[in-house]
Amino acid sequence: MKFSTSEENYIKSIYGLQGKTEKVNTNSLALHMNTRAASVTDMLKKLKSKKLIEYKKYYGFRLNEFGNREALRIIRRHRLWEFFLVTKLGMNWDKVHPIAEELEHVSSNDLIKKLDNYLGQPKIDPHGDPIPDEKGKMPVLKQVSLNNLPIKKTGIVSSVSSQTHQMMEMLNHYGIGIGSQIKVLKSFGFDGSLQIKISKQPACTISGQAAQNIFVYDDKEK
Amino acid sequence: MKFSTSEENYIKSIYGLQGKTEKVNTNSLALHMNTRAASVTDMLKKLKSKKLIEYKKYYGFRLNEFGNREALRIIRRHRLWEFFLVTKLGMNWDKVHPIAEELEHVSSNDLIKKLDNYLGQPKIDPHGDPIPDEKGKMPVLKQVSLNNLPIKKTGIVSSVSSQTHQMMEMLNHYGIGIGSQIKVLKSFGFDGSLQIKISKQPACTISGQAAQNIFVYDDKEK
DNA sequence: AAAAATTTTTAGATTTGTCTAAAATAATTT
DNA sequence: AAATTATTTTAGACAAATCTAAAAATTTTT
Repeated sequence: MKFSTSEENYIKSIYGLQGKTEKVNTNSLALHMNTRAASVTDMLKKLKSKKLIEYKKYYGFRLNEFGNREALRIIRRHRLWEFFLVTKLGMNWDKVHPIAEELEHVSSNDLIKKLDNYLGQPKIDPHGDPIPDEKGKMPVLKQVSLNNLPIKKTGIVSSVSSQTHQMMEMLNHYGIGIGSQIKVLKSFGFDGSLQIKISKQPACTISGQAAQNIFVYDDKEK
Repeated sequence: MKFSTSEENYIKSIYGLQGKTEKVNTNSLALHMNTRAASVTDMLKKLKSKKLIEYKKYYGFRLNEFGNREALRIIRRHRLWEFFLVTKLGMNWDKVHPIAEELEHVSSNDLIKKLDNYLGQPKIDPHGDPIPDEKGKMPVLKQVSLNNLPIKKTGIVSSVSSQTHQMMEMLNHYGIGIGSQIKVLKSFGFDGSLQIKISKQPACTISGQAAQNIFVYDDKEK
């Protein structure tokens, strides 16, 4: 079954908002999608008629099995394209999102399969988010950039998105490498800089920009 | 300036239909785009208001300077994506057209510039058509359709004008692809059909209609 | 140069996705 | 539990892109 760009965007957003069992409500989706509640209601009717969601008037909604599967297909496309843009075209990881938003709606299964192969079946996108596989399975392991790691929670450095000489120089200076245990002691809202602690090293401070480029596994998650 | 997918498709089709100086007419564009004359007229008004075409009611239309530039940008995107799909993803050259039709509307200049670099600034797409450069310049190639190739002179298949499924099926059957060495052994005046020889293949006969749609480089030319 | 045929445009309808304003329903406060 | 507030839905409108049927303009034929 094929869906319009607009339908796909709704599916994706509902997926993003719905937790494990909770219902999503109209206003929060409208807010998230930068549209009006009335427009959301209109689309919900449509998604319901296409059997993608469970929806009871005034009582919220959520994707059903079929809807979830569709959402994962869209997310897969989005993240594969992001991976392509960063690793093959050399785009900056913080610039690729809006372009992937467009590319994700190109809906040839064969294209995505071949793209996936070409990229070496990556498991994690440049923002550290897992890429669902062909069957919609998504690795539970969740990477977050260091500035998204909750304060005082230990993570394991898993990747860095920028591999410039300057970046490497700085990482070496602080003794940060793949596999390092790392913890955020304090976050300065003013400029996004972080005070961090790496095991067996003294505490130090890094910029928000640096933190954005360092990814860690949130290790208590599973 | 940004254009809708639909506008871009019209621009592209007008470009394809207009010769050096001729005007395009409503019905032929409708036919080419598989739509109705009334729809074409509606869009012409819009393209005129956006200053892309010269258009006098009942007397035909054509792209102006600005419209041509836009058309070449779209064609450039299309052909770069085709090149990518074939050379990087390993897709069959006769399958890539519909996918490139979607990808060509993703409109980030930076994306196209980086894609072009990544591909090594190719000059010719997998169907043998030239790829306009960033400034809209397109190499002029001396192509002749197969029925204009002198008897017994070897040519190199450079492009096919019809990219329908049926056409592709036939080309595959005869083992004709872009880059194939080809020679006309005999021409039958009665129906325009040709007996041809492709290197490493037995001689065979194709219709005049097919020959008209196959273009070759006249290889003594360069 | 009329009549006939063809081509193009207009008029009005339809679909998709959106919106505002008002009405209906649910949740919260008093 | 009544009143107030917040949320959600409906009603009706609009823009983009398309369509059919009819009218208008042009071209061809006689």
